[in-house]
Amino acid sequence: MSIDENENNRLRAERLRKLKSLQEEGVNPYPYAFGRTHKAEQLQKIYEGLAPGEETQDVVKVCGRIMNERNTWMFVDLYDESGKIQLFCHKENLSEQDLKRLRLCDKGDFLGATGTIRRTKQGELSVKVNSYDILTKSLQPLPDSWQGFTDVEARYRHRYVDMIINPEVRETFRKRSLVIKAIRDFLDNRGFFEIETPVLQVEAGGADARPFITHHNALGIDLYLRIATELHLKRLIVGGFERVYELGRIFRNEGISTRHNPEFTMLELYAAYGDYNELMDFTEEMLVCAHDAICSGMPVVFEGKEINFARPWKRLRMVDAIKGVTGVDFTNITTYEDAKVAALKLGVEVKDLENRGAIVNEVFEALVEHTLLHPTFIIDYPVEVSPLTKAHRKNTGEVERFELFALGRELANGYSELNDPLDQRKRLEEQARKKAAGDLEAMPMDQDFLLALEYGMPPTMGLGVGIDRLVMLLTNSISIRDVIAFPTMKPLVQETKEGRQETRL
RNA sequence: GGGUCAUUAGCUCAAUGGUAGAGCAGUUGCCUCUUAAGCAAUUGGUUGGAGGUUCGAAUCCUCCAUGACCCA
Repeated sequence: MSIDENENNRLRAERLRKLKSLQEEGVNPYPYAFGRTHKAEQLQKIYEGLAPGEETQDVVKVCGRIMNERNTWMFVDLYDESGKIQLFCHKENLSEQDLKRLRLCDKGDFLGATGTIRRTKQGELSVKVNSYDILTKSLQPLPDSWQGFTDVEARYRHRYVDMIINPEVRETFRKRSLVIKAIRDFLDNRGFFEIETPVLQVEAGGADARPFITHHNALGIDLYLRIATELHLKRLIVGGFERVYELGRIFRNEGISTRHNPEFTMLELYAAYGDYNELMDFTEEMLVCAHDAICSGMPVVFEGKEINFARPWKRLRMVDAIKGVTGVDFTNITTYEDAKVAALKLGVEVKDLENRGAIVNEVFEALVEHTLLHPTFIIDYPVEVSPLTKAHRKNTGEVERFELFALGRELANGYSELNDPLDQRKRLEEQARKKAAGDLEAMPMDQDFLLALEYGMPPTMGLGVGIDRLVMLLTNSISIRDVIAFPTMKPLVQETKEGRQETRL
């Protein structure tokens, strides 16, 4: 609907009529401020012991959004961020003009009220209103609060309405904020510095993913939005920082699903002088801390399934995890051809995979990943799928890498970082070869990163955590869109007579 | 990319080829210590868009748009 069409909307027209009436009476429907004395929740707490029918002479000022009205505006449910407080508007305390003017309000308007505290006979704590101010006139009708607002598309497109009507939505984003704060506090308390690295990059490296491309006019060059922060955070370790992290937005030009949004939030941290064994302990501690921030002492229950967060978490070699589920032991399958045969026998498609390690990884993803309900570290990945990870100290063909799974989903990815500059160069050359051969997700050569490694990066452990997926797990959210306030949506377009496309709401 | 389903009033939903409806919201009035307040009356629609079949289409067909779920 465009604004013009909306002029004809009768519900909006009704509100515009009321707005005009208020203005004609000299009332400013959009004043500048209101001096509140208490939030709703505070009052509920302070007057918890007040018996039904009792009242006090305590004068308070409250404000919030009108969500319901009963008995021709005698009772008004006012909601602020903390909760609900009822207003009691009786003719004993308000002039006839004030009572009449109150009827120019609508559900959705913001109101400030001054009055005394009384608990009604029915037991509802109320502010007995002596005077009120209209703080904002709302022109749009709210969805029915009893039937709810359930249209998924409309909820995402107009998230603010979703938040007004569905309180649990606001609660999810409050929890998200607390999780992120807990993680930052955890890291800050352990000597980490958060350093911001470039979003716009000449080469998008550090992960296997297709980047977004954009253009810098003054330089006349294309730039990519980052798909990871890894290569720059490692440069900081080279530069002398020993503990760094960045918790920020990552962009990947891939499909949209219940688990993928083109922009999402990732934590990456790097700490010098540690390896992946130490990093697993660290990861457990940090995520338990994040969990405690919003559901301390409570088990995580996701769709009826209880997730056991108790430490220590299971650590399982990838080949052993595959053996456990399928009975096939890939330690004895050393050639590409044999691996291909074994995978096909298990019903796993391998047609685009060009080496043994990629096949092992594919078998794991296809058959094992979804079975990992409780937090589990899968360790010791094939070298071919881990171009930035240090070779395993004992096992040939493997690297010192883990991924953390819970509820069948990848939550985190960590490793002993590859700091041998010559080995790293070889690995990136292999990636460049794949890219040249048409693999859109292969990493580009980042010569400056290789140069940095040649100056020397100390032994380092590094971790990436998908914050959105973590919040999904901790808030029992089925879709990533439920934990991203404004998820990416296809714009609605409308063909016009001229063949032009026009955005509508 | 493929499959299945969906899109009707501000919201939640009916109407299976034969006059587009209900509840809530809105408006008007009554009532005045209510909790989804109640009672009465009443307004509100290009049935997502474009074509087609038919005497007749929300309904059947084709295409398009958007979304949800499943699959890759």
